[in-house]
Amino acid sequence: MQPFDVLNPACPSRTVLRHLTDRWTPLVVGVLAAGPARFGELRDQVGGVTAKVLTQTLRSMERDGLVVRRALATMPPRVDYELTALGRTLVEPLDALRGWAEQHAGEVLEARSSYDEATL
Amino acid sequence: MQPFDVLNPACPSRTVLRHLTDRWTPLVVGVLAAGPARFGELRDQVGGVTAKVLTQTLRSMERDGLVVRRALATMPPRVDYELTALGRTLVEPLDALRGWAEQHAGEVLEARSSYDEATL
DNA sequence: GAAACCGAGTACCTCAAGGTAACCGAAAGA
DNA sequence: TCTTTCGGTTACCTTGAGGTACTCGGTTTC
Repeated sequence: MQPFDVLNPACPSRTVLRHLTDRWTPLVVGVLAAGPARFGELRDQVGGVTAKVLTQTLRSMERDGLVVRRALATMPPRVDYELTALGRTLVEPLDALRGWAEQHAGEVLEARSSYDEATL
Repeated sequence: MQPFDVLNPACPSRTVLRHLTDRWTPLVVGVLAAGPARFGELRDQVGGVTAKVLTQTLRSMERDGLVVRRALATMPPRVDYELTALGRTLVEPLDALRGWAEQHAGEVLEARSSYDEATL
C-alpha cells in the first residue's frame, strides 16, 4: 500500500529522511515552529551555525517545500522565513526527537562513561 | 527546569541529537523495534549498509546505552542485538520521522521539481 | 584438503558537508 | 567620509563519516 520504504537504499524516501536529519534542519524547524523569523534571528537563536551554512540549509528546505522565503527590497534588506503547511507537519516529529535528546541526554552520558570505564 | 538545550552548541544534548540522526541509527532502531536480530539479519534488512559501518553504528549505539550485544561463543559465531529499555523509548519518535519521510516523500519530490523548474 | 560460514578488524581512500575569511550593495547614522 | 547594517556570495580549506578491499578464526561440509 505504501510505495516508499526507507529500508530500500534506492527509495527516494531515504534521501528525504537524510535531509530531515541533517545537522541544522531539526534546529531550524524547532525555531520556526514558534512563528516566522528573520534571517538574523535564526542565526542568533540556532547556536553555532554560520551564515553560509544557514543559507544553504534554508535554501534546501525551501526547495523541499518546508519553508517559504519572503525577501523585502528595503535597505538594509529584510528576509523572513516561515514554515509551509508541509513544514508544520514536521514540527511534531522533530520536536519529539529534540525532546528525547534533551530528556535522555543524561542517561546517554552515563551509559557512555560506564561503557568507557568497562573497556579500559 | 530542563538543563539541556539543543540550541546551545556546547550542550551535550546537541551531540546526542546528532548521534540519533546519523545515517544508519534510525534505520537500525526501526528494524530492532520488531525484536532482537542477528548481525547478518540487520545487514540484510538495512539496505545499503556495509558490515564495517554497521559494526561501527552498533558499537556506538551500544556505548550510548541504546542496544545490548550478546555474543554466543558457538562456531560459527552468533551475535544478537536487542534494544535496551532506553533504546525502546526511541522507537516511537524515530518511527514517526521514518513515517513522515515515507508519507511525504511524494510532496517533497514535487516541491523540488517545481522549485527547480522555477529557477531555471 | 579445500571451501563456506559468521562477525568482525584494519589499512587505505574518497568525497561532500561544513567551516573560515573576504567581499558585496545601498542607505542611514556619526 | 567612514562605518554599520543585513543578508547574503564566493573561494578556499579541513575533517570525518563512510566506502572498498583484504584478512582472520575455528568448525562443519563437500
